[in-house]
Amino acid sequence: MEAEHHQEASNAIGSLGSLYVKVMTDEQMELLRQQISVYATICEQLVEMHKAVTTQQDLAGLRLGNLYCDSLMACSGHKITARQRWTPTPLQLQILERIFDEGNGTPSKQKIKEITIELGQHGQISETNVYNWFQNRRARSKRKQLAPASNVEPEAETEVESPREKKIRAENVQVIQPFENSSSPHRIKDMYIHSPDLGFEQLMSKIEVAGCYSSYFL
Amino acid sequence: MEAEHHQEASNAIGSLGSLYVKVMTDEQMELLRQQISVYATICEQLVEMHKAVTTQQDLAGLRLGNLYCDSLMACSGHKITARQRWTPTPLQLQILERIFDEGNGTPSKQKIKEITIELGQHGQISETNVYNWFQNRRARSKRKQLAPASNVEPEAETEVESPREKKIRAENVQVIQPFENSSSPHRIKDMYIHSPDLGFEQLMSKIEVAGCYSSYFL
DNA sequence: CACCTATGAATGAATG
DNA sequence: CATTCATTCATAGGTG
Repeated sequence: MEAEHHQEASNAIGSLGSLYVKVMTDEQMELLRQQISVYATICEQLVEMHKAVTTQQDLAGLRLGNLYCDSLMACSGHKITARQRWTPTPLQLQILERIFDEGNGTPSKQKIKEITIELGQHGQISETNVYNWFQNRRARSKRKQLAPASNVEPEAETEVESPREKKIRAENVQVIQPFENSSSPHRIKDMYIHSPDLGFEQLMSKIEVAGCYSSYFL
Repeated sequence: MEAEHHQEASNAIGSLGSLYVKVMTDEQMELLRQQISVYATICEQLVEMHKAVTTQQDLAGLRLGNLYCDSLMACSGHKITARQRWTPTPLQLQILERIFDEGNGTPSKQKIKEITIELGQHGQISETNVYNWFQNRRARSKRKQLAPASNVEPEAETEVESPREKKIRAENVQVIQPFENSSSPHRIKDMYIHSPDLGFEQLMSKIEVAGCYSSYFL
């Protein structure tokens, strides 16, 4: 049980430089691509359906997790307050990410205000939140290049060392996938926009198909 | 029946060789795996939520919650993909502890780099790992001092640095934790029980993440 | 297997 | 901006 380590791979890949590589055939790659695409579409549509269904029956404020503290929370007896610190809703996050991707820099004071107002449509938020978010976002996206694994594995690994002991991190991915203006999330949107009214049953069947494919990878 | 990990895929390099292959780093591979898994899970849950919403209107949350897990999860057979996280080897841990005790309360960037290189001799590690370790180490070592509130321990012994002695009283934890149950394989089930809408938000955030990653492949 | 704890990692906010 | 803190999430591993 030994693993083939290809040292020269680091040069080929460049600064990313991982010594371990996985190999996929075009076939597998295509399959993957299909599957992800299917899932992405399904998820988006399901979300829309869910929204549509829930919107008609619930009142705006209910969405906040205030209701859940009824049974389970009551007995334990700690505070009912939600979170102390702000947490962006998915929708807010999406908008923020978009702005960040195109914004190219630190949003001005005025920008912040606008953004805050816009995001206010989707949940409680303050300018400080937005400000902090951009601060952190920028700082952390910058720290991505700092960890190109030092896989100079010596033969010292005598035990049943398995290469799976790897770190995976979003920052690393961003290196290979600098989604700037080009690889925007618009693709996904477009996808489900183009297929307007899929029946629920159709979605279900697609899920089955997708699940079938994915079983290989899971 | 065991979940097949593809950790040995690197072996394939030798045999498949250099014909036409797609090369992925472990990070990419793992990311992919995660993403697919996320989508799969999201889809299932969304479907269930949809069903619940369209079917219910009668506080059947609890009942449904249990039902989902039993049927769907068991049926599909895949779990939320585990993210593989770095685990320090005993040797690394020993070194880290030593450095920590040495009083270098400030593991500056440069230090981190050095430490990482040193630890790299004993196993896979990245600067981020080291960084996180010190962050956590410091934070929890501090919290430990504040924790013994309910602990009427007469033996005013010097605080122990032993990594096996890091127990925190359940009472204290309760105070800190708002409503979240600690993590467990039943996370999904609990989510439903607590609040379907909360679950929805979490799903949304996951979708956003997944979608973001997948944009590269679509 | 179910449950729990220790701990790696993510992130909003604070500080310099 | 760069760093650090505080809190929370999520998982590996241990135990009954």
